[in-house]
Amino acid sequence: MNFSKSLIQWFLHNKRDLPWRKNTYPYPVWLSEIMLQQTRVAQGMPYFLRFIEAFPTVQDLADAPEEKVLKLWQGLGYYSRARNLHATAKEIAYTLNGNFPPDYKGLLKLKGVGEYTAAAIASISYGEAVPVVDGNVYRVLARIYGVDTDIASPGAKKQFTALAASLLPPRQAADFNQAMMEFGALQCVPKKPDCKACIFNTDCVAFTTGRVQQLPVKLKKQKVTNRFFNYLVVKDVLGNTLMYRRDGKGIWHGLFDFPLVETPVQTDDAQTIALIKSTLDFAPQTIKRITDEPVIHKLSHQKLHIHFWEVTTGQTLPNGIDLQQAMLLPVPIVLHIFMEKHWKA
DNA sequence: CAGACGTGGTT
DNA sequence: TAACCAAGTCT
Repeated sequence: MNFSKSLIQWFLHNKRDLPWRKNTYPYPVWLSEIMLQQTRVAQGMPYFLRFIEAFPTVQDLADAPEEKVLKLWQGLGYYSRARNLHATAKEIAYTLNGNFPPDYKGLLKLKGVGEYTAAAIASISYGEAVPVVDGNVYRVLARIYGVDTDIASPGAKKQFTALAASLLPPRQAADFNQAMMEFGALQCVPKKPDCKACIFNTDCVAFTTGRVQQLPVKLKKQKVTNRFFNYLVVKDVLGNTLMYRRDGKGIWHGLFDFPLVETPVQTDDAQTIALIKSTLDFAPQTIKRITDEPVIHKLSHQKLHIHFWEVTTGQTLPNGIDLQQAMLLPVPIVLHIFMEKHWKA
């Protein structure tokens, strides 16, 4: 069978009409590829449209304050993508004279651009013959060629990249790469693919040997740690509240949140209140738990048990900010939901 | 290099 | 419903 030829033919008949496919300029391609990392098309699409509208060119993105970029990114997750996106826009606008690096090797040097994204931009925008290897490619190749290498193992990427490279028609890199991903997204889906309707079902090793559900092999299981958060929703005499920018290495770097009291285990109200009091650098008037049950917020690797506490004070807090002002800050989605529910007039 | 890093949809 | 997973990258 001529896998590549059939695949590209399938793609040309089945490709979706997506907003980042209107042209092949590096800017929209790069933007969409960053947004779609570990993210579904349906989830990323509205963000792409808003970004293109707010920042029609790399220059516009470079000139924006980081806070505005993060605010527009709010809710999409993996916020380092947004920070790296902004840093790279500046790099391109101010150091590279507004031009993206002209090849895979150069693109790979950009912040937030790894092997996958560099190959995607290089092939789609420049026609460079470099294979993309993403979750779709692992799945499609593992099934059709019956590759049972654990895709989470160290050597898997190299092996699948080599296989993809051997299949890639040098002059049709853009179509081939997008075809692999589109085929994985639409036909060769993770759960219960409709193999009866698949053009490769007579050749697919997984299908012909009854191993579609077993491939690709992924052994590593992700462990989730529980954390117990108490967010202090402060209200001073002016009705102002307190919010701080998170930095360091942990979750939500660059976003803002309320003063946080974290405990290593679940604590009762008396304990928690005592702890809250000891952390405050102002005199509280009242401390009241707002949430009856903890809000459960699940991240890919953490399960957050969050209580919100209203803390009032008779003082005027020097760094207090207006609630409407606070709502303009980029925040984790769980805080956004809280503010929408409790602060919306 | 194994683990950290979000959110939402699906099973 | 807990687990999986979705166009990965960084450290």
